[in-house]
Amino acid sequence: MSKREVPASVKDEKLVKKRRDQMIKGAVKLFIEKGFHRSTTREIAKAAGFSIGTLYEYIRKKEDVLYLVCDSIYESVHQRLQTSMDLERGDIECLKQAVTSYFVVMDEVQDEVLVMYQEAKSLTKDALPYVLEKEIEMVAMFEKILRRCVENGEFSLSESEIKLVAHNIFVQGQMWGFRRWILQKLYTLEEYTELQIENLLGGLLSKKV
Amino acid sequence: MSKREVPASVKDEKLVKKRRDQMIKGAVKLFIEKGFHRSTTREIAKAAGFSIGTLYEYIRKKEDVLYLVCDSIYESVHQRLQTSMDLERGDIECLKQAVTSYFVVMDEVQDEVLVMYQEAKSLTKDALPYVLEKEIEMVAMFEKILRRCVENGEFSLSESEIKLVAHNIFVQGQMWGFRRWILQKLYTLEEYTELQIENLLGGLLSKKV
Amino acid sequence: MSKREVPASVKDEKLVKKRRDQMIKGAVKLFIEKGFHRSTTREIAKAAGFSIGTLYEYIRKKEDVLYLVCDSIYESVHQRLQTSMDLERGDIECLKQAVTSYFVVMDEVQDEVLVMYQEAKSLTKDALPYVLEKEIEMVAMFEKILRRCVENGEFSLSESEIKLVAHNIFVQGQMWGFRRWILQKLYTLEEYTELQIENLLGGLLSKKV
Amino acid sequence: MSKREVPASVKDEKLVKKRRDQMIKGAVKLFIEKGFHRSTTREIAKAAGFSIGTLYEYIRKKEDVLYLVCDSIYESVHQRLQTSMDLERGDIECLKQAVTSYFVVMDEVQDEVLVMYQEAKSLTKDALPYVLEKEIEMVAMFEKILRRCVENGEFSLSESEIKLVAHNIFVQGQMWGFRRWILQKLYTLEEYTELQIENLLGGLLSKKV
DNA sequence: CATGAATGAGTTTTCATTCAT
DNA sequence: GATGAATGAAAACTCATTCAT
Repeated sequence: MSKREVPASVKDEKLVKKRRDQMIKGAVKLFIEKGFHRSTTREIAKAAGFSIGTLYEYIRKKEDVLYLVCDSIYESVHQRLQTSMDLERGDIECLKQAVTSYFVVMDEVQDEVLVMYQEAKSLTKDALPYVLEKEIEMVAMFEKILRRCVENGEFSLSESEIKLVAHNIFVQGQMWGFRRWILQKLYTLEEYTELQIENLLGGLLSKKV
Repeated sequence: MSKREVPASVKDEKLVKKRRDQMIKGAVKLFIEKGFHRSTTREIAKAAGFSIGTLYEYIRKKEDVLYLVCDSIYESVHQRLQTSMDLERGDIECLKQAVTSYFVVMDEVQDEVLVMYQEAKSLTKDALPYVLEKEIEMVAMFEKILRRCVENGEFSLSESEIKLVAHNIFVQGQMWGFRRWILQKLYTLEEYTELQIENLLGGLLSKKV
Repeated sequence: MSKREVPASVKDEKLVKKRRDQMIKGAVKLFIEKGFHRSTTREIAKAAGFSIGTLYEYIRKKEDVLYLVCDSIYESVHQRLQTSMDLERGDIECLKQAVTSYFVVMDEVQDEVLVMYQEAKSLTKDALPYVLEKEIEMVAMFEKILRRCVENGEFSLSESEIKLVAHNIFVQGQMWGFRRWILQKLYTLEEYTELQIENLLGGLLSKKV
Repeated sequence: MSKREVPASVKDEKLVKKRRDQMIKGAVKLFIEKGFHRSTTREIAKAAGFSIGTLYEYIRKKEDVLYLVCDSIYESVHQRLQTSMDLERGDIECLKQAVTSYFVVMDEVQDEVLVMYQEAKSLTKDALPYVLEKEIEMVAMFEKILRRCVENGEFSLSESEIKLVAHNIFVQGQMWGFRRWILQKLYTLEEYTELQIENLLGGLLSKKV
C-alpha cells in the first residue's frame, strides 16, 4: 500500500515537480468549480498554464491528475498538522490545541478537502487504498493524543472509545468544510471550534476516573 | 425553494410513478457500482428494464435521474424517521430512541446515502437548493427533540448548541455509511450506536442545570 | 480458428448486414486510395454514407473494419471460385479452366486483394489466423484439382510438388493484382493467362508418367 | 526517376552516413516488430541510439526513414546478387545457380523484404517510382540471364516469355519470405529451391528448340 | 407509449515536428 | 551537433439526445 508512482515522460525531476505543482494548483481550482468529471484535460492543461501535449508529458491518464491532487492535499494537510500538534504531551490543553489547529487547517484547505471527498471515489481501485491509508494515518494522530491523555489519567476511555472519538473529531473537521453551506452561516470558525471542544470535553470528562 | 418538477412526456400519472420507481431502483444500483458520471443513459435504461427511448419519455436530461434518485432517497429516509421518532415527548429516553432509529435507517440506506454524498454536487445549481433544504429539514427533527428536552429541563443548551449537536448527530449517522470501510470493521451497528449515544449524553448531561 | 465475430450494438441482423456492406464497400475504396492507417474512422463513416456515431454502432474498433473487409474479400473470392471450378473431374482441360477462372476472378477483385495484401498484417493476432486459414482453403482447391489429375494419370507429382504448384498458381493469381504496375503494362489478362498456363503445363507434362 | 535525396541538416557527410546506418538498423528491427505506422519517431530515435532531436537532424519527415530503409534493403539485396550471379554466361547451370543464390539472399533478408512489401505503399507518390525502378532492375537481372540462355540455344523463349519467367522467379523468391508462415513449414530452403528449379526447368526445357 | 437506430459534438490521448538551450 | 521539453493538430472513440416507426 505504498505510494503509487505516476510516471512522467520528462526526465528532469525538478521540472517534473514544478510542472506538477502548476498542474495541481490549476486542477484544484477547476475541480472546485466543476468537479473532476466535468473538467476536461484541455481545461486542466490551460489552468496549469501549458498545452495539452505538455500535460501528457507529466501524466499518463486523466485520472493521474486526480490522484496527484488527492495526494498533494493529504500531504499538505498531514504536514501542517505534524508541525502544529504535539502528539506526546497528553493533557487536556494539548488535546484542545490539537483540535483547534486541526479545525484551522481544515478551514484553510476546505476547498481542497471538498474536492477530495467528492471525487476520491473516481480513483481507480489501485489508487484508492493509498488514499484511505492516508486517512487512517490522520485519524491515528488523534488516537495517539487521546491515548496519551488516558495514560496520564486525564480521563478514562477504552481502546474502542478512543478510536471512535478520534473519528468524530476527524469528521467534525471535515464537516466544517463540506457542510459549510449551513455551518458557516451559523458559526464563525472560533465559535464552531469552541462549541465542539466543549461538547467533546463534556463527554470525555464525564468519564474521568 | 419548492420541489423541482421533472417533466415527463407521458401523461398517465400512475405510469409515470411506476416507471420512475423502476428507474430509480435501477439507477441507485448502478450509481453505487460506478457512480453517476460513469453510468450511461443506456445502462440506466437497461437497469430500469426499458429502452433508452422510453427513459427519455420520463426525464428530460440525464441529470434528472440523479435528482430523482436524491429526492427519492430523502423522501424515504424522511418518511422512515417520521414514523419512528417522537419529536414531542422531550426526554432522554426519546432522544436515545431517535438516535438509535436514525442510525438504523442510515444503516439500511447506506448505499443510497453514499451515492447522494458522492454525486449530489453534480446536480445543477437549480436542483441543489431543494436537496439542501431536505437536509435542513432532517437536522431540524433532531433540533426539535433537543429543544423539547431543554424545555423539559433534561439538560441546558443554548440555541447555537442545539443546532450544533443536531448537526453532529446527523453527520454521525451519515458517517456510519460513508466511512463504513473503516467503522464497520471496528464496530457493529449496535456498538457504534451505544458508544455514540454515550458520548453524546456525556456531553449533554455535563450541562445539566 | 473459427470465424471471429465482430459485435454490433444494433440488434436487427438484416440492418447490420446492410450497413456493414455499405461500410465495406466504402472502406475498400478508401483503403485502396490511402491504405488502412491513413484512412480515418470519420472518412470510413463518410465513405459508407453515415455518421461516425453510426459507424460505431456496427463495429467496436477501427480494426474491425479491416477484418470485415478482409473477410468479405475472401468470402467473395471463395464463392466465385466455388461456382466456376470443377474440383473433381481431374483432367488437363479442367485444370486450365480452373486457372483461367481464378485469374479472371483475381483480375476482377484486384483492388480488394491489393488492400488485403498490404493491410492484413495490421490485423491483431486474434484475427490473423482466420485470414490465413482462408488462404489455405483456397490453395487447397488447386491442390485438389492437381491431385485428381495425378490420380487420373495426367501427370505425376509427389504430394510436396502438388502443394508447391498449387501455391505457385495461387501466387501468380495474386501477382497479377499486386504487380499490376508492371505486368498489366506488358500483358493483357488473356496473354498473361495463356503464358502462365503454358509454363505451368510445360513443367507438369515434362513429368508425365 | 533518379535516387531521391533525403536532406540532412548536418553537413559532415561521414557523420550523416554513420547516423543513418544506425537509424536504418534500428528502424528495420522496429518495423519488423510493429510496422512503420505503429512505430513512433521517438521509438525510432531510441532504437537508433540517439535523441528525437538528433533524428530530425538527419531526416525531414518520418517517411524519410521508411524511404531510407527501403533504399537500403534494395541496395543490399542488389549488391549481394551482383556478386553471386553471373549474368553473362548463359547456360542452364548458371541459371540454376542464379536462382539458388537469389533464394538464399531472399531467405537471409526475409524480414527486411517483408517490411518493404508491407510498408512500401506508405511511401508518398514521389518516392514510390524509385522503389519500383529498383524492382525492375532486379527482375532485369533474371531477364538477362534468360536471354543469354536463349541466345545460346539452351531453350527457346519469346521476349514476352522471358519477362514473365523472370517475374515468376522474382516473385517466387519473395514468396519464400512473405508466405513463410506456410511454406517454411512445408519445406526447407533447399527443398523449396530444388522443387522450384525443377518446375522451372521442366517448363523451359519443354520449349527446347 | 415504446422502441432503438442515428447523430455529431465533445472527450481523451497520441505523436510528428520544432526550437531554445 | 545533440538534446529533449513543448506544442497542437488530429485521431479514435463515447454517449446524451432525438425522432421516425
